[in-house]
Amino acid sequence: MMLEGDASAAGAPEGGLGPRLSKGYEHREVEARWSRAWKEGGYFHADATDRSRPPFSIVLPPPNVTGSLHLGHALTATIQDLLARWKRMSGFNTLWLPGTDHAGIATQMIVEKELQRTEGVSRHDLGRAEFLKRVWAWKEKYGSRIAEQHEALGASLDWERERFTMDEGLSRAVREVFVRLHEEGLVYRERKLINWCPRCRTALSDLEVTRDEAHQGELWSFAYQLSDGSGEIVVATTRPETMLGDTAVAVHPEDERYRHLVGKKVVHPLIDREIPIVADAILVDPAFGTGAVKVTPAHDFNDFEVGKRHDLELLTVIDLDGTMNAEAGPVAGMDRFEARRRVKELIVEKGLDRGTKAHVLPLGKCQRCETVLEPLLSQQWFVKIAPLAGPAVAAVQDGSTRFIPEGWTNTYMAWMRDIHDWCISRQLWWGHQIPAWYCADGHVTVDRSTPPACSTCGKGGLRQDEDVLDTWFSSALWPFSTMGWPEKTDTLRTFYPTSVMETGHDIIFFWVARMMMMGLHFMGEVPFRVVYLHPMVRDEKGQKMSKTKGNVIDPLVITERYGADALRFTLAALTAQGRDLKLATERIEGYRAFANKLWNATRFALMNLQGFSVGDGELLGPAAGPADRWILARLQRAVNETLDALEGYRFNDAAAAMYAFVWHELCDWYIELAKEALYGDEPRAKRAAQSVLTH
RNA sequence: GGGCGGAUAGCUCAGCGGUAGAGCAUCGCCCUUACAAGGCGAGGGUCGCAGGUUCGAAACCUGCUCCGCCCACCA
Repeated sequence: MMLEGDASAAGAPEGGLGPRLSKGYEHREVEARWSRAWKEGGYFHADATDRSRPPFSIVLPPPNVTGSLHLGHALTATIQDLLARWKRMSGFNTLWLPGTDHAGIATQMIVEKELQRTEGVSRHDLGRAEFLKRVWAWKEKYGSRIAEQHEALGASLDWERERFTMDEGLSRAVREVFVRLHEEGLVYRERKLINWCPRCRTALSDLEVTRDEAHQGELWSFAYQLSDGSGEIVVATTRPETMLGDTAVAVHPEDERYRHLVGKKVVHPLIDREIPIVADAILVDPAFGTGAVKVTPAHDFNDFEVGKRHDLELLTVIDLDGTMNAEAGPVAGMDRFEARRRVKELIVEKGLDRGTKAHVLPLGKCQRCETVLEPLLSQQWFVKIAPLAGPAVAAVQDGSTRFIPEGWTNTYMAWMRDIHDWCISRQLWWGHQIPAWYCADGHVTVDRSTPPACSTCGKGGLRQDEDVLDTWFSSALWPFSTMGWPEKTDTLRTFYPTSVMETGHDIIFFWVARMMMMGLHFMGEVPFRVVYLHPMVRDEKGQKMSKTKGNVIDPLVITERYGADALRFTLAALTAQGRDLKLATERIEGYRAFANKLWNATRFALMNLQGFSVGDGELLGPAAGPADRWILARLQRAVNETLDALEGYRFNDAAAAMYAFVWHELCDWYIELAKEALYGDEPRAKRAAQSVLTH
């Protein structure tokens, strides 16, 4: 870790007393000095043309430009820095590439909020071009903080290669990928049911939906009268407001209660419309509710499928802003939740209420703003994912990419095998605008740069698609887009595939899986050999840190108080495989003491090296005593243990091995024993001890 | 409904088949020339519960109880 460099270089004795070390380890002064020295020296720049040494490469998972680093980032930086320094010192041509992510929706929302607060204007007031100018300005202002924070953490990144997901090169890579996938039929545009956030006003992918189990809802039973007057059928629903969009009632084909009704029609309770009763074995569970289900193909994913099977009409009754539209008859114009209450009242008034019971229903919420999502029919861009997932599964199966801890392999496999098409368009302004243009006749032209005319009809006056791509679309290209793709660069030749992808297990699907698919598809080779998934950093109570909970710890507050070494050593020491990490400040204090201990051991050594020069001391000369031999043997053992642990990604074991050696063997025993020789009259014994200390 | 992880000293955690460990906290004694962010020493655990395998189990197997997480279209 940083200390090794500090100690040796701070006092390299050239036949005399080195610079005097302070009595205690002053982390603020020392860490700042070294950070500066590293930067000025440019020691961490990787030479892509150097093929004489084996390569080792890591791309830093790009933090969002939206803000400052949290402890998860500190852990990432610590582990990656540890790997990078270890490999660099072991003779590898090492690249550790930094960068940041534009984080589409998150950044846009922050800037919008900021504009509202400071200038009282919305993005629509400013217009797209002006708004984007503001976001860029914001990015310039805050994006650099990420780099400063990494420097404060002692990260040995190659800053000359820093990238941003929306810089020119990466934007070009994004367009290239989009166009190629479109040419291959793997990107398509279609009107279908998607997850819509009425507050963010954008479509989302399945992954951006969080399930809220705790929601206490109610299951209502409503009677639908048969149009021939022969009775009624009772359906159960948790979402009464969508009944305005009902285009069928479904029952199970084997259900004796309803079999005779299949094919008949019912009168819609609130609107002058007749809808059919259909039999559907997939949708309907006869044991649930009443065994009869209302079908709303335009507002429910299951119902959408039923609609396809039975060729039902798609009737949209909820608008993009979450209010009921004109089709919604008696509740038109109402907010969807208000409409729910009103529908119930109307049903009761008409005497069609057949009971209510409490029911826990899972709610799909927007990951970003917690708003209850609405499944809506919408025209969006999608990635056809199955053809990409196949090779990504195979590559893990055959060991081309290995997960550590390996338990995550199953998680990855399970998701990949049951993967759905990826909705990639977002109704935002901040991001990569989709490279698709439309002519007046509605033909689509997809191209790398603005086309002069429609590729179908040749008309000019094209208008570019206003939507942008999902942030993760560009992230998926990160391992090769940052290295210059689609150009064939030396960097790609030397450093792709990367050696290790080190990130949190919470983004296996969002990021790791997608990098696998894109890497394999466009580079013909996995993006990384190993995926090391680090644990989540939680607070001392074991809760996930989040801004809303207010329990986020700023790593810089810790480095300021205890030092980056203490924080880094703590994080490494607590990073055991397969277990989340609860950060207790007592541990950090303990490792700060360790940093101090190591500092003072070094100080002791320097104070006792007068008159001794490195060159002329032969290790373990004739005067070497048992203590000298012992400590060197122990050192060797500690080094081996540490290296073994690092090879196996057991960072806690590596930390423990170093800690035990330095404190309990070197300091507690050897230094105490060596005092006898150092302070004694026997010069040869003294020399022996001195040579051991320099070692 | 599936899947995964955890339950070991007051606290945070290692250990994962061979006499219970670390750090912090607690208590006692030491401010003698590397370090009081220190030294020496002490106390403290029937290793979640119940069975089983074994000469031997905290560790392996089975079941259970609590926590936590992920995935899933039960209206």
